[in-house]
Amino acid sequence: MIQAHAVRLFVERGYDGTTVNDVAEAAGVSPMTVYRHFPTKEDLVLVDQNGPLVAERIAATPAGQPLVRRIGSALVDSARTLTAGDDRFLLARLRLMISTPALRARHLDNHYVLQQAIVDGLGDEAADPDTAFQAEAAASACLAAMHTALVRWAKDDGRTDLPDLIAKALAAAFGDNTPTGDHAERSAT
Amino acid sequence: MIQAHAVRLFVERGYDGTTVNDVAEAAGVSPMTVYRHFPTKEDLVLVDQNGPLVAERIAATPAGQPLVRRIGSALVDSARTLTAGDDRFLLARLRLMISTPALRARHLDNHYVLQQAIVDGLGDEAADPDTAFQAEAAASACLAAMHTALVRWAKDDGRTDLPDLIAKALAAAFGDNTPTGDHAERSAT
DNA sequence: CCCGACTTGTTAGTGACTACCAGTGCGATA
DNA sequence: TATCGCACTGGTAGTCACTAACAAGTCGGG
Repeated sequence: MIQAHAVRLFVERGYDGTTVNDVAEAAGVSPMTVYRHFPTKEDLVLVDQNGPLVAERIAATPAGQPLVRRIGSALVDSARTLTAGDDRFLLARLRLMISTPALRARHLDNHYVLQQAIVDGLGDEAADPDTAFQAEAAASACLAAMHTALVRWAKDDGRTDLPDLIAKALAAAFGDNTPTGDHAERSAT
Repeated sequence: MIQAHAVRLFVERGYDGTTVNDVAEAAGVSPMTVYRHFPTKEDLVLVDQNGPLVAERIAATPAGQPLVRRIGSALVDSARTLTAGDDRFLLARLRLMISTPALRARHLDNHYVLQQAIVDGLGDEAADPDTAFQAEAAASACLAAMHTALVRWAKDDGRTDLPDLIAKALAAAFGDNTPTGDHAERSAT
C-alpha cells in the first residue's frame, strides 16, 4: 500500500523529485515506517520476488534439452503468467526502472539473484564448478535477452505481447532453437 | 591519481568504510575537487571508457557472420588487449565492483552504454527497429556471458586466462559456434 | 493484571551530493 | 605591463537518504 502511493508519486513528480518523506506523508505513516518496510528508496519500486516462480518453471522443464532452451521457455512461461494480471502497475514500475538510473542499476543487479535462482532450479548439474559456470553463463545471457525484451515492451507501452517479445529476443540471441510457441508474424514495423 | 588513492583506500578499509573526505585527504585535495572530477563516489571505481575500443573491434569483424559470433570475438579480443597490461589494478577494481552492491549495480548499468556502442558498431544493420532489437538482444546476452566470465576470473584471482574464460562462457551460452581460439583443456577442478 | 513480542514514532546523527560564491594561476589581447 | 576571460580549486550551507537508540502503543496469553 505504501508502495502504491510511492509509485504513484514517482510517476507524478519523478523519482528524484519525490522524497521518502513525501511518500510517508502520502501514505499516512512516519518516514521510519517506510524505511522499516523498504530498506532503501529503490525497494519502493523494485520488489521482485518471482525468483521462486522462475526456478519452479525451470525445474519442470525436461533435463535433456540444452540450457538456454530450458531457461528460455521457463522465462517465457513466467512472463505469460505475470502479464496475465495487472499490466498497468507492472508497466508503470518498469518504465520507472528504465528511465531512472539508480533504479535501472538496482534492477539489473537483481538479475544476479534471479540468475542464482535459475542455476539452483537447474538442480543436479550444478555439482562441479565447470558445469555451474556454464549454467551461470547461460542464465545470465538469457536474462539479458529478456531484459532487452522488457525495455522494448515498455517502449511499446505494453501493446505487444511480452512473452512473444521475450521469445523473439531469445531467438535473436541464441538462434531459432528456442521454442517460440505460437507467434504469428506481427506487423510491428 | 585521485582514483588510485581511492581504490587503494577502498581495498584497505572497504568501500562503505571510506568516505569521500578520506579520499580527498589522501589525495591532498579538497572534497569539492573530488566531486568535480568524479560526479559520484562510484565513479571513483567505475571509469570504463573502452566502449569505443569494443565498437571498433565489432566494426572490424566480417559482416556475414551471425551477430553473437561477431560480438563474441570482439569481446574476446578486447579482453585480450585489456589484460595485456596491468592485471593488478583491473583485478582490484573488479573485485570491488563485485563485492560492493552499489558498485555492482552501477557496473551492470554501464553495460547498457556498452551495449549501445556494440549496436552502433554493428553499423548499417541498425536501420529498421526489428533488426535493432535483435542486435540489442544479442549484444546484451553476450555482455552478460562476459560478465559471468569476469566474475569467475575475479574469483580465481586472475590466475586463469580472461579471454579464454569469456570464450568458454560464450560457448556455454550460444553453443560451440563461437571461435574459442586456442584453449586446451584446463584442469580447473 | 502483568508480561513479552511486534509495530510504530521521535530524535539526533552520518555521509553523499549540490547549489552559490570566491580565490588563483595562465594565456591572449590591447 | 595591465586587463580580460578561463579553467581549476576551495569554502559554506543546505538537502536528502539512511541509521542507531530509545520511547510508546497494541495485543494475545499467563
